[in-house]
Amino acid sequence: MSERFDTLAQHFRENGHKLTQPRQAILHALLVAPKPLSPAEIQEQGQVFYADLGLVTVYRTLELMEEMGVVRTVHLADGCHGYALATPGHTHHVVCERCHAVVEIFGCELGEFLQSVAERTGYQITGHWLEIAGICANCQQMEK
Amino acid sequence: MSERFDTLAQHFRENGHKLTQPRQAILHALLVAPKPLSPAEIQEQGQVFYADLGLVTVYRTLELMEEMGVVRTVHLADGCHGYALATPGHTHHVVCERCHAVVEIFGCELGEFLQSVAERTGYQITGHWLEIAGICANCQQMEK
DNA sequence: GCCTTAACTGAAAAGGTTTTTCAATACGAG
DNA sequence: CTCGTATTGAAAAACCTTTTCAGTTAAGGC
Ligand SMILES: [Mn+2]
Ligand SMILES: [Mn+2]
Ligand SMILES: [Zn+2]
Ligand SMILES: [Zn+2]
Repeated sequence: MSERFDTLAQHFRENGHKLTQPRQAILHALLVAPKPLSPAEIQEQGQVFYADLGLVTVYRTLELMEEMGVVRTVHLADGCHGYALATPGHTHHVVCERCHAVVEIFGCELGEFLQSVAERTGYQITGHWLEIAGICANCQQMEK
Repeated sequence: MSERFDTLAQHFRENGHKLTQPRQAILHALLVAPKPLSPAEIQEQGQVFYADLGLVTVYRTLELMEEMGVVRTVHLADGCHGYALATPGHTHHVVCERCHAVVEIFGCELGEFLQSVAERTGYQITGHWLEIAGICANCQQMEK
């Protein structure tokens, strides 16, 4: 079990949740995933670790993880959402339009911009949500 | 008919699409909407102008309008998408967490940031998508 | 103004995704 | 180990979106 896994397990216990086999399978699936996964994909990958994993449990566990802040919703253009493990701190994603590879961007240079938005609109800004689309180096190669 | 409506009507004709009553109703609904509407809301509001407006037609018309670039998809946190008329140029939205009032932000100060993202990741950036959450002035009042 | 025809429509059905319900089960505290 | 409760998967319900299809409507040519 990776250190990362233990940290996540900790979160579950600290919040008074059981660390069941289905939940462990979901964690493992997310840990090895190279990109955000849809609930259906999480079930599929999770069944490698726990064969009977049900889709309903995936939804319920993601909801729980979202409450605990250990998973991040990535809003995909086609309406259904992918999920990736949250990394400490605030990050954004760049998603490849072709192969859906995802790179996480650490740090967020939006502070000043958001400040000016607050002034212009009178809104108290509570959060933001940026996703960047592009074409990854690999896919750029292939297009030639 | 507003000037804005005529411009939109123009778009339809220029792209070789008919300007039917259902489509006019959808345009009117979006024109008077104070916030992005879901397809179901567009149907509901549109029926004020054309009683038989079908939901399927709403979906089809939105797809058409997206192709023409006259409507903008607003990705709402709960998975289903709202639509607002596109204003010329690139804009972002600030959405009130309480009442869902929306303010459009003109101009985009992300250029430099995106440039650095391209350099750091090797991705060719093709688009981005920023949504800001906050609490509008009204709702800030009410909370006291 | 009519005709003609392809674009367009709504209803119904199909296809997906997400949520709710419920009886059975597994976790983990004691 | 025992027990009570949180959790589970299956099934059904509830949604949302797309496809199919037969009938209708808009728009251009007369
Ligand atoms: Mn979305
Ligand atoms: Mn921008
Ligand atoms: Zn790629
Ligand atoms: Zn508000």
